[in-house]
Amino acid sequence: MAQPNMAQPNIAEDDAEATVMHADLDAFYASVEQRDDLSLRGKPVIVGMGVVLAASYEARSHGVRTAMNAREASRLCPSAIVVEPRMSAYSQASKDVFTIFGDTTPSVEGLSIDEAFLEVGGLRRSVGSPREIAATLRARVRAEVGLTLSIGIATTKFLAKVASAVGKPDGLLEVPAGTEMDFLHPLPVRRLWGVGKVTEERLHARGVRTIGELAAVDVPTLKSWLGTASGHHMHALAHNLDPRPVVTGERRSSVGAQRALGNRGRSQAEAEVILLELVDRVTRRLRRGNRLCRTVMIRWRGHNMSTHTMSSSLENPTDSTAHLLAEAKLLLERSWPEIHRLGLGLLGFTAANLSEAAAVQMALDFTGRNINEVDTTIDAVRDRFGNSALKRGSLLKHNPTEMPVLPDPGE
DNA sequence: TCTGGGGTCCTAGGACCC
DNA sequence: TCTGGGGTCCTAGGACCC
Repeated sequence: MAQPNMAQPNIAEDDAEATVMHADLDAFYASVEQRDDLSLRGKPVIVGMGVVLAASYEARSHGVRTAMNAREASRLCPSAIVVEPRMSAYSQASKDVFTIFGDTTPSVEGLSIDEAFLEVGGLRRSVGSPREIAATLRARVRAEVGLTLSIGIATTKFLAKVASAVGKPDGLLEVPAGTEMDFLHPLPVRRLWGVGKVTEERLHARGVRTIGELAAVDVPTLKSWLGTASGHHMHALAHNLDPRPVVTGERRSSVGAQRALGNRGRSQAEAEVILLELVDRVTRRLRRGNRLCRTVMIRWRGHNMSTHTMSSSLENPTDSTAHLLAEAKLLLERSWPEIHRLGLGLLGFTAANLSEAAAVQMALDFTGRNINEVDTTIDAVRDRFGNSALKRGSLLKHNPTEMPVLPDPGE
């Protein structure tokens, strides 16, 4: 049994100031529905027909939760109004809100469709304190987009996220520098970003229920419970040690699509048709984003809900539907005996190991030059497109004179 | 109406390289 | 009999997030 240790970690608090903001739209999809349909206001609303994608706070008060299946949800809240999701409306609302974020500070890091980190240090003199900026932001989002926004302000990203969650709904919660541990340590471990059901159970089994109790466990012990990386990570977070800055302009590292298929049997031919649709959706997005992929992965779920993946890497990055479909079909074929045994309840396709098409093209432009220049090329490409523009182990390992020509993106 | 759709990061073993 | 030691990449699976 871990005993709480009240000793505070030795962190420099003199120059620390709470300038990281985490902004999070409340019950996002459900709120957009209530905004657009007056008859839904003040009523329990569930978005999603098969599974709950979002629930209004009125529905949540009956115990309805995200990811719950629809039958369970309507049992808990029979009066709930169930609506079909309107993704384009949500994506427009998200854009509108992110525009306001961008007006506020250049340092915006989007986390998902409905939340972002904003760094507002350095704006004190010209605009105001973080708390003032947050109040303005909330008022603008309410007036201009018609949605409520909760904001947490703290010295680190992690703590700002915890603060916005604690402040919800429609809240503004600042954790002033120096008071972090007072705020954090009484909270249950589940509040930590990265502690889900499994980790929570593991910690509970060891008698650790609050973040303060977790903070008192030494690192080697924590590592033995949770693994090396998680052990370190959780120890750091419990002491509010989170050096990650707010970063802008990060590109996602994989793109995927999937479809649930229900419980009836599917032939391999049917599965291939579904695969074509998935690959097509993904490659369109790749081309629109000017990205190439080197690793393809299929994911499937059996009727017993077990999930499986199979992946393979191509010689050269591509966004070609034909090439990626051919590779995906091979994976499907290799998996088929197992799929046949367990049934096919869901099929997904993911393109990973993404590169910037322009960066790959720039590297290819050196085809035929002296191989000694390749290093210089890589440096130049990285300077221009950033570190992750070209994946290690991609075509630059090959002799440039043997590099194939990229497929025509306009096929 | 049995169970969505999109992601991230980590682990661990094996292949392979120098 | 000895069978290093460090590194990257690939692949499959799992926990977690919204």
